[in-house]
Amino acid sequence: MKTELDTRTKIVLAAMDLFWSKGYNSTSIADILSRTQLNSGSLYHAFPGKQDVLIAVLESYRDGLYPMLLEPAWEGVGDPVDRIFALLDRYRWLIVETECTYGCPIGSLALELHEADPVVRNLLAVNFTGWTKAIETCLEAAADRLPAGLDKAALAQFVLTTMEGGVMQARTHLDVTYFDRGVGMLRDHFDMLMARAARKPETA
Amino acid sequence: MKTELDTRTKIVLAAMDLFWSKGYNSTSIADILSRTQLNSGSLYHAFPGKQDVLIAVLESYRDGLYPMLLEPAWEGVGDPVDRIFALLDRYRWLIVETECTYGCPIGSLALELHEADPVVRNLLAVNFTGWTKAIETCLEAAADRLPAGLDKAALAQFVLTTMEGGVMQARTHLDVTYFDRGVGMLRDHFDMLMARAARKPETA
DNA sequence: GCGTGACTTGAACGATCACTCAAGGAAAGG
DNA sequence: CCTTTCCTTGAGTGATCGTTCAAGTCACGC
Repeated sequence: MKTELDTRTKIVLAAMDLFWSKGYNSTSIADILSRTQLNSGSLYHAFPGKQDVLIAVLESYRDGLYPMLLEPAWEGVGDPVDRIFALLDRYRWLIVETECTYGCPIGSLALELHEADPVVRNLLAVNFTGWTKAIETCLEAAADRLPAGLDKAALAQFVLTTMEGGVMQARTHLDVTYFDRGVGMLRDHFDMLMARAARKPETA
Repeated sequence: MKTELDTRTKIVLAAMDLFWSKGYNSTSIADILSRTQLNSGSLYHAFPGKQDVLIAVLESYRDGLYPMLLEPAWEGVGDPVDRIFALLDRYRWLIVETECTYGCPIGSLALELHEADPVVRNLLAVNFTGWTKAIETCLEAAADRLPAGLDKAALAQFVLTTMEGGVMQARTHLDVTYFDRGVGMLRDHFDMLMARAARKPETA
Protein backbone atom coordinates (compact mmCIF):
# COMPACT_ATOMS: atom_id res chain seq x y z
CA MET A 1 0.00 0.00 0.00
CA LYS A 2 2.06 2.84 -1.34
CA THR A 3 0.21 5.79 0.16
CA GLU A 4 0.39 8.92 -1.92
CA LEU A 5 0.93 11.65 0.62
CA ASP A 6 -0.69 15.03 0.66
CA THR A 7 1.72 17.90 0.02
CA ARG A 8 0.83 19.48 3.35
CA THR A 9 1.33 16.17 5.15
CA LYS A 10 4.70 15.60 3.48
CA ILE A 11 5.84 19.05 4.57
CA VAL A 12 4.61 18.63 8.12
CA LEU A 13 6.28 15.24 8.51
CA ALA A 14 9.58 16.55 7.17
CA ALA A 15 9.35 19.68 9.29
CA MET A 16 8.59 17.66 12.43
CA ASP A 17 11.75 15.72 11.93
CA LEU A 18 13.89 18.73 11.05
CA PHE A 19 12.60 20.96 13.84
CA TRP A 20 13.19 18.09 16.21
CA SER A 21 16.76 17.48 15.17
CA LYS A 22 17.93 20.99 14.27
CA GLY A 23 15.44 23.31 15.90
CA TYR A 24 13.15 25.81 14.25
CA ASN A 25 15.52 28.67 13.50
CA SER A 26 18.27 26.42 12.23
CA THR A 27 15.93 24.66 9.85
CA SER A 28 15.71 26.52 6.56
CA ILE A 29 12.91 26.32 4.04
CA ALA A 30 15.54 24.89 1.71
CA ASP A 31 16.06 22.04 4.19
CA ILE A 32 12.37 21.21 4.10
CA LEU A 33 12.29 21.45 0.30
CA SER A 34 15.23 19.12 -0.25
CA ARG A 35 13.81 16.64 2.26
CA THR A 36 10.40 16.59 0.61
CA GLN A 37 11.65 16.92 -2.97
CA LEU A 38 9.29 19.84 -3.47
CA ASN A 39 9.81 23.28 -4.91
CA SER A 40 9.38 26.46 -2.96
CA GLY A 41 6.23 27.34 -4.88
CA SER A 42 4.50 24.18 -3.73
CA LEU A 43 5.37 24.85 -0.13
CA TYR A 44 4.19 28.44 -0.30
CA HIS A 45 1.04 27.27 -2.00
CA ALA A 46 0.32 24.99 0.97
CA PHE A 47 1.50 27.38 3.69
CA PRO A 48 1.62 31.18 3.90
CA GLY A 49 5.04 31.12 5.53
CA LYS A 50 7.54 29.27 7.67
CA GLN A 51 5.76 30.01 10.93
CA ASP A 52 2.59 28.41 9.60
CA VAL A 53 4.55 25.21 9.03
CA LEU A 54 5.57 25.36 12.68
CA ILE A 55 1.94 25.86 13.68
CA ALA A 56 0.90 22.84 11.64
CA VAL A 57 3.67 20.81 13.25
CA LEU A 58 2.54 21.80 16.75
CA GLU A 59 -1.08 21.01 15.87
CA SER A 60 0.10 17.66 14.61
CA TYR A 61 1.87 16.93 17.89
CA ARG A 62 -1.23 18.00 19.78
CA ASP A 63 -3.49 15.72 17.74
CA GLY A 64 -1.00 12.87 17.76
CA LEU A 65 -0.52 12.79 21.53
CA TYR A 66 -2.71 9.76 22.16
CA PRO A 67 -2.42 7.77 18.92
CA MET A 68 1.29 8.37 18.34
CA LEU A 69 2.73 8.66 21.84
CA LEU A 70 0.53 7.53 24.70
CA GLU A 71 -1.20 4.51 23.19
CA PRO A 72 2.04 2.89 22.00
CA ALA A 73 3.72 3.66 25.32
CA TRP A 74 0.82 2.24 27.33
CA GLU A 75 0.24 -0.88 25.29
CA GLY A 76 0.10 -3.80 27.69
CA VAL A 77 0.48 -1.55 30.71
CA GLY A 78 -2.67 -1.41 32.81
CA ASP A 79 -1.54 0.04 36.10
CA PRO A 80 -1.89 3.83 36.05
CA VAL A 81 1.31 4.47 38.00
CA ASP A 82 3.21 2.06 35.80
CA ARG A 83 1.83 3.94 32.81
CA ILE A 84 3.51 7.13 34.00
CA PHE A 85 6.87 5.44 34.18
CA ALA A 86 6.24 3.58 30.94
CA LEU A 87 5.84 6.95 29.27
CA LEU A 88 9.06 8.20 30.81
CA ASP A 89 10.72 5.02 29.60
CA ARG A 90 9.54 5.84 26.11
CA TYR A 91 11.48 9.11 26.29
CA ARG A 92 14.45 7.26 27.68
CA TRP A 93 14.35 4.99 24.66
CA LEU A 94 14.31 8.02 22.34
CA ILE A 95 17.30 9.50 24.12
CA VAL A 96 19.27 6.29 23.77
CA GLU A 97 18.15 5.74 20.19
CA THR A 98 19.35 9.17 19.12
CA GLU A 99 22.53 8.97 21.17
CA CYS A 100 21.41 11.76 23.47
CA THR A 101 21.17 14.27 20.65
CA TYR A 102 17.41 14.61 20.40
CA GLY A 103 15.09 15.66 23.19
CA CYS A 104 11.46 16.48 23.71
CA PRO A 105 10.47 18.39 20.56
CA ILE A 106 8.01 20.59 22.44
CA GLY A 107 10.45 21.43 25.21
CA SER A 108 13.20 22.29 22.76
CA LEU A 109 10.92 24.56 20.77
CA ALA A 110 9.57 26.13 23.96
CA LEU A 111 13.03 27.24 25.01
CA GLU A 112 14.23 28.11 21.53
CA LEU A 113 11.42 30.49 20.63
CA HIS A 114 12.04 33.41 22.93
CA GLU A 115 9.74 35.98 21.49
CA ALA A 116 7.18 33.58 20.13
CA ASP A 117 4.04 34.59 18.35
CA PRO A 118 0.98 34.24 20.62
CA VAL A 119 -0.48 31.48 18.45
CA VAL A 120 2.75 29.52 18.61
CA ARG A 121 3.23 30.07 22.33
CA ASN A 122 -0.33 28.96 22.97
CA LEU A 123 0.15 25.79 20.95
CA LEU A 124 3.26 24.97 22.95
CA ALA A 125 1.24 25.49 26.13
CA VAL A 126 -1.59 23.33 24.78
CA ASN A 127 0.86 20.54 24.06
CA PHE A 128 2.20 20.69 27.59
CA THR A 129 -1.32 20.77 29.02
CA GLY A 130 -2.42 17.77 26.97
CA TRP A 131 0.56 15.82 28.24
CA THR A 132 0.05 16.71 31.89
CA LYS A 133 -3.70 16.10 31.66
CA ALA A 134 -2.97 12.57 30.50
CA ILE A 135 -0.71 12.07 33.52
CA GLU A 136 -3.37 13.57 35.74
CA THR A 137 -5.82 10.96 34.47
CA CYS A 138 -3.38 8.27 35.57
CA LEU A 139 -3.08 9.88 38.99
CA GLU A 140 -6.83 9.97 39.37
CA ALA A 141 -7.02 6.31 38.45
CA ALA A 142 -4.50 5.61 41.19
CA ALA A 143 -6.13 7.95 43.71
CA ASP A 144 -6.75 5.13 46.21
CA ARG A 145 -3.01 4.56 46.58
CA LEU A 146 -2.11 8.24 46.90
CA PRO A 147 -2.57 10.67 49.79
CA ALA A 148 -6.06 12.11 50.01
CA GLY A 149 -5.30 15.81 49.74
CA LEU A 150 -2.75 15.42 46.95
CA ASP A 151 -2.67 18.13 44.28
CA LYS A 152 -2.79 15.85 41.27
CA ALA A 153 -2.43 18.63 38.71
CA ALA A 154 0.75 19.81 40.42
CA LEU A 155 2.17 16.30 40.56
CA ALA A 156 1.32 15.75 36.90
CA GLN A 157 3.23 18.92 36.06
CA PHE A 158 6.07 17.64 38.19
CA VAL A 159 6.24 14.51 36.04
CA LEU A 160 6.61 16.72 32.97
CA THR A 161 9.22 18.78 34.80
CA THR A 162 11.19 15.63 35.60
CA MET A 163 11.03 14.49 32.01
CA GLU A 164 12.04 17.84 30.51
CA GLY A 165 14.77 18.52 33.02
CA GLY A 166 16.12 15.01 32.64
CA VAL A 167 16.14 15.19 28.87
CA MET A 168 17.90 18.55 28.98
CA GLN A 169 20.66 17.30 31.24
CA ALA A 170 21.05 14.00 29.43
CA ARG A 171 21.46 15.81 26.14
CA THR A 172 23.90 18.33 27.57
CA HIS A 173 26.06 15.71 29.23
CA LEU A 174 25.52 13.19 26.41
CA ASP A 175 24.70 10.65 29.09
CA VAL A 176 21.34 8.96 29.74
CA THR A 177 22.12 8.38 33.38
CA TYR A 178 21.25 12.02 34.02
CA PHE A 179 17.76 11.20 32.82
CA ASP A 180 17.69 7.96 34.80
CA ARG A 181 18.61 9.66 38.05
CA GLY A 182 15.77 12.13 37.62
CA VAL A 183 13.27 9.35 36.99
CA GLY A 184 14.70 7.50 39.99
CA MET A 185 14.07 10.53 42.19
CA LEU A 186 10.51 10.74 40.89
CA ARG A 187 10.09 7.03 41.63
CA ASP A 188 11.20 7.72 45.21
CA HIS A 189 8.72 10.56 45.37
CA PHE A 190 5.87 8.28 44.31
CA ASP A 191 7.00 5.57 46.73
CA MET A 192 7.01 8.03 49.59
CA LEU A 193 3.58 9.34 48.63
CA MET A 194 2.16 5.84 48.43
CA ALA A 195 3.78 4.88 51.73
CA ARG A 196 2.26 7.94 53.34
CA ALA A 197 -1.16 7.07 51.92
CA ALA A 198 -0.82 3.50 53.21
CA ARG A 199 0.14 4.75 56.69
CA LYS A 200 -2.88 6.96 57.23
CA PRO A 201 -5.56 6.05 54.72
CA GLU A 202 -8.80 7.91 54.01
CA THR A 203 -7.80 11.22 55.64
CA ALA A 204 -8.32 14.67 54.20
CA MET B 1 33.77 55.68 39.65
CA LYS B 2 33.10 55.55 35.94
CA THR B 3 34.83 52.32 35.05
CA GLU B 4 36.20 52.20 31.53
CA LEU B 5 35.33 48.74 30.36
CA ASP B 6 37.52 46.46 28.37
CA THR B 7 36.27 45.84 24.83
CA ARG B 8 36.07 42.10 25.47
CA THR B 9 34.15 42.69 28.69
CA LYS B 10 31.73 45.06 27.02
CA ILE B 11 31.03 42.50 24.33
CA VAL B 12 30.61 39.64 26.79
CA LEU B 13 28.21 41.64 28.96
CA ALA B 14 26.12 42.68 25.98
CA ALA B 15 26.15 39.17 24.57
CA MET B 16 25.11 37.67 27.92
CA ASP B 17 22.07 39.87 27.93
CA LEU B 18 21.21 39.32 24.29
CA PHE B 19 21.72 35.56 24.33
CA TRP B 20 19.58 35.44 27.44
CA SER B 21 16.70 37.40 25.99
CA LYS B 22 16.82 36.37 22.32
CA GLY B 23 18.88 33.22 22.26
CA TYR B 24 22.12 32.58 20.44
CA ASN B 25 20.94 32.07 16.87
CA SER B 26 18.53 34.97 16.96
CA THR B 27 21.19 37.34 18.23
CA SER B 28 23.14 38.82 15.35
CA ILE B 29 26.60 40.33 15.47
CA ALA B 30 24.88 43.55 14.46
CA ASP B 31 22.80 43.34 17.64
CA ILE B 32 25.93 43.08 19.76
CA LEU B 33 27.57 45.91 17.87
CA SER B 34 24.70 48.34 18.25
CA ARG B 35 24.37 47.45 21.93
CA THR B 36 28.07 48.03 22.61
CA GLN B 37 28.49 50.93 20.18
CA LEU B 38 31.40 49.15 18.63
CA ASN B 39 32.29 48.41 15.03
CA SER B 40 32.60 44.97 13.60
CA GLY B 41 36.37 45.30 13.29
CA SER B 42 36.73 45.81 17.03
CA LEU B 43 34.64 42.77 17.79
CA TYR B 44 36.58 40.62 15.37
CA HIS B 45 39.80 41.95 16.81
CA ALA B 46 38.71 40.74 20.26
CA PHE B 47 37.09 37.47 19.12
CA PRO B 48 37.77 35.18 16.16
CA GLY B 49 34.05 34.68 15.57
CA LYS B 50 30.57 34.58 16.98
CA GLN B 51 30.95 31.20 18.62
CA ASP B 52 33.95 32.45 20.56
CA VAL B 53 31.74 35.16 22.03
CA LEU B 54 29.39 32.41 23.16
CA ILE B 55 32.29 30.52 24.69
CA ALA B 56 33.38 33.65 26.58
CA VAL B 57 29.83 34.13 27.80
CA LEU B 58 29.63 30.55 29.06
CA GLU B 59 33.02 30.91 30.76
CA SER B 60 31.74 34.07 32.35
CA TYR B 61 28.68 32.27 33.71
CA ARG B 62 30.90 29.49 34.98
CA ASP B 63 33.23 31.89 36.77
CA GLY B 64 30.40 34.06 38.05
CA LEU B 65 28.41 31.23 39.61
CA TYR B 66 29.42 31.99 43.19
CA PRO B 67 30.04 35.75 43.18
CA MET B 68 27.14 36.69 40.93
CA LEU B 69 24.48 34.08 41.70
CA LEU B 70 25.01 31.97 44.80
CA GLU B 71 26.49 34.51 47.21
CA PRO B 72 23.76 37.11 46.62
CA ALA B 73 21.08 34.42 46.86
CA TRP B 74 22.51 32.99 50.06
CA GLU B 75 23.17 36.28 51.82
CA GLY B 76 21.66 36.06 55.28
CA VAL B 77 20.60 32.46 54.75
CA GLY B 78 22.55 30.02 56.87
CA ASP B 79 20.53 26.84 56.80
CA PRO B 80 21.68 24.63 53.93
CA VAL B 81 18.20 23.43 53.00
CA ASP B 82 16.88 26.97 53.12
CA ARG B 83 19.73 27.94 50.81
CA ILE B 84 18.48 25.53 48.17
CA PHE B 85 15.06 27.11 48.21
CA ALA B 86 16.54 30.60 48.46
CA LEU B 87 18.32 29.90 45.18
CA LEU B 88 15.11 28.67 43.59
CA ASP B 89 13.44 31.81 44.87
CA ARG B 90 16.09 33.83 43.10
CA TYR B 91 15.02 32.24 39.82
CA ARG B 92 11.42 32.87 40.69
CA TRP B 93 12.24 36.51 41.16
CA LEU B 94 13.88 36.62 37.71
CA ILE B 95 10.84 35.03 36.13
CA VAL B 96 8.53 37.58 37.70
CA GLU B 97 10.86 40.48 36.98
CA THR B 98 10.98 39.62 33.28
CA GLU B 99 7.28 38.81 33.07
CA CYS B 100 7.95 35.15 32.37
CA THR B 101 9.89 35.90 29.21
CA TYR B 102 13.39 35.05 30.37
CA GLY B 103 14.52 31.74 31.75
CA CYS B 104 17.72 30.07 32.82
CA PRO B 105 20.31 31.23 30.29
CA ILE B 106 22.21 27.96 30.41
CA GLY B 107 19.10 25.82 30.03
CA SER B 108 17.85 27.86 27.10
CA LEU B 109 21.18 27.63 25.31
CA ALA B 110 21.43 23.93 26.08
CA LEU B 111 18.18 23.23 24.28
CA GLU B 112 18.72 25.75 21.51
CA LEU B 113 22.10 24.47 20.36
CA HIS B 114 21.24 21.11 18.86
CA GLU B 115 24.47 20.29 17.11
CA ALA B 116 26.73 22.20 19.42
CA ASP B 117 30.48 22.34 19.10
CA PRO B 118 32.17 20.05 21.65
CA VAL B 119 33.75 23.02 23.42
CA VAL B 120 30.38 24.73 23.76
CA ARG B 121 28.58 21.57 24.82
CA ASN B 122 31.22 20.92 27.43
CA LEU B 123 30.91 24.43 28.83
CA LEU B 124 27.16 23.99 29.13
CA ALA B 125 27.77 20.74 30.99
CA VAL B 126 30.35 22.42 33.22
CA ASN B 127 27.86 25.13 34.11
CA PHE B 128 25.26 22.53 35.05
CA THR B 129 27.80 20.58 37.07
CA GLY B 130 28.95 23.68 38.95
CA TRP B 131 25.36 24.45 39.86
CA THR B 132 24.52 20.95 41.05
CA LYS B 133 27.80 20.64 42.95
CA ALA B 134 26.85 23.74 44.91
CA ILE B 135 23.49 22.15 45.76
CA GLU B 136 25.28 18.95 46.69
CA THR B 137 27.38 20.92 49.17
CA CYS B 138 24.17 22.11 50.79
CA LEU B 139 22.87 18.57 50.98
CA GLU B 140 26.07 17.38 52.61
CA ALA B 141 25.80 20.17 55.16
CA ALA B 142 22.26 18.98 55.94
CA ALA B 143 23.19 15.30 55.91
CA ASP B 144 22.10 14.81 59.54
CA ARG B 145 18.51 15.67 58.62
CA LEU B 146 18.40 13.50 55.52
CA PRO B 147 18.14 9.72 55.12
CA ALA B 148 21.45 7.96 55.53
CA GLY B 149 21.72 6.22 52.17
CA LEU B 150 20.53 9.21 50.14
CA ASP B 151 22.16 9.75 46.75
CA LYS B 152 23.00 13.41 47.20
CA ALA B 153 24.34 13.91 43.71
CA ALA B 154 21.09 12.59 42.25
CA LEU B 155 19.01 14.81 44.50
CA ALA B 156 21.13 17.84 43.59
CA GLN B 157 20.48 17.10 39.93
CA PHE B 158 16.82 16.78 40.74
CA VAL B 159 16.86 20.30 42.16
CA LEU B 160 18.27 21.54 38.85
CA THR B 161 15.67 19.50 37.01
CA THR B 162 12.91 21.09 39.04
CA MET B 163 14.27 24.55 38.35
CA GLU B 164 14.73 24.05 34.62
CA GLY B 165 11.43 22.27 34.13
CA GLY B 166 9.61 24.88 36.17
CA VAL B 167 11.19 27.77 34.29
CA MET B 168 10.33 26.14 30.97
CA GLN B 169 6.69 25.69 31.84
CA ALA B 170 6.33 29.09 33.48
CA ARG B 171 7.72 30.74 30.37
CA THR B 172 5.54 28.71 28.05
CA HIS B 173 2.36 29.39 29.99
CA LEU B 174 3.43 32.93 30.90
CA ASP B 175 2.52 32.11 34.47
CA VAL B 176 4.85 31.81 37.49
CA THR B 177 2.55 29.43 39.28
CA TYR B 178 3.84 26.66 37.05
CA PHE B 179 7.25 27.29 38.59
CA ASP B 180 5.79 27.58 42.08
CA ARG B 181 4.02 24.24 41.85
CA GLY B 182 7.26 22.53 40.85
CA VAL B 183 9.10 24.09 43.79
CA GLY B 184 6.19 23.07 46.05
CA MET B 185 6.53 19.47 44.91
CA LEU B 186 10.27 19.59 45.62
CA ARG B 187 9.51 21.04 49.04
CA ASP B 188 7.21 18.08 49.69
CA HIS B 189 9.96 15.77 48.54
CA PHE B 190 12.40 17.28 51.02
CA ASP B 191 9.82 17.19 53.79
CA MET B 192 9.17 13.52 53.16
CA LEU B 193 12.90 12.77 53.10
CA MET B 194 13.45 14.63 56.35
CA ALA B 195 10.46 12.95 57.95
CA ARG B 196 11.82 9.58 56.91
CA ALA B 197 15.23 10.47 58.35
CA ALA B 198 13.60 11.56 61.62
CA ARG B 199 11.59 8.34 61.83
CA LYS B 200 14.53 5.98 61.57
CA PRO B 201 17.70 7.94 62.25
CA GLU B 202 21.29 6.75 61.77
CA THR B 203 20.50 3.77 59.55
CA ALA B 204 22.28 2.84 56.39
C1' DG C 1 59.97 63.73 15.06
C1' DC C 2 59.42 59.07 13.84
C1' DG C 3 58.53 54.30 13.72
C1' DT C 4 55.90 50.54 15.57
C1' DG C 5 52.40 47.81 17.23
C1' DA C 6 47.68 47.82 19.05
C1' DC C 7 43.34 48.88 18.11
C1' DT C 8 39.34 51.10 15.35
C1' DT C 9 36.81 52.27 11.26
C1' DG C 10 33.08 51.00 8.17
C1' DA C 11 32.36 49.75 3.45
C1' DA C 12 32.15 45.64 1.14
C1' DC C 13 31.81 40.43 0.41
C1' DG C 14 29.70 36.12 -0.59
C1' DA C 15 26.42 33.12 1.45
C1' DT C 16 22.13 32.22 2.88
C1' DC C 17 17.72 33.49 4.44
C1' DA C 18 12.38 33.60 3.79
C1' DC C 19 9.66 34.57 0.20
C1' DT C 20 7.57 35.92 -4.75
C1' DC C 21 5.68 35.29 -9.18
C1' DA C 22 5.17 34.85 -14.16
C1' DA C 23 4.88 30.91 -16.70
C1' DG C 24 3.57 26.26 -17.43
C1' DG C 25 1.28 21.74 -16.84
C1' DA C 26 -2.71 18.50 -15.73
C1' DA C 27 -7.28 17.06 -14.98
C1' DA C 28 -12.26 17.86 -15.30
C1' DG C 29 -16.57 19.83 -17.06
C1' DG C 30 -18.72 21.58 -20.78
C1' DC D 1 -11.36 21.58 -28.28
C1' DC D 2 -11.61 25.20 -24.97
C1' DT D 3 -11.87 27.04 -20.42
C1' DT D 4 -11.29 27.00 -15.76
C1' DT D 5 -9.12 25.67 -11.61
C1' DC D 6 -5.62 23.77 -9.02
C1' DC D 7 -1.04 23.00 -8.43
C1' DT D 8 3.95 23.04 -9.73
C1' DT D 9 8.16 25.05 -11.60
C1' DG D 10 12.44 27.41 -10.41
C1' DA D 11 14.81 31.58 -11.32
C1' DG D 12 14.85 35.70 -8.94
C1' DT D 13 14.06 39.40 -4.94
C1' DG D 14 15.76 42.13 -1.28
C1' DA D 15 17.19 41.58 3.33
C1' DT D 16 20.24 40.00 6.57
C1' DC D 17 23.70 36.96 8.04
C1' DG D 18 28.79 36.29 9.79
C1' DT D 19 33.02 37.88 8.31
C1' DT D 20 36.97 40.47 6.03
C1' DC D 21 40.34 44.00 5.29
C1' DA D 22 42.65 48.11 3.53
C1' DA D 23 43.02 52.29 5.56
C1' DG D 24 43.14 55.20 9.51
C1' DT D 25 43.92 56.62 14.48
C1' DC D 26 46.30 56.53 18.64
C1' DA D 27 49.79 55.89 22.46
C1' DC D 28 54.38 55.12 23.42
C1' DG D 29 59.52 54.03 23.11
C1' DC D 30 63.39 55.81 20.88
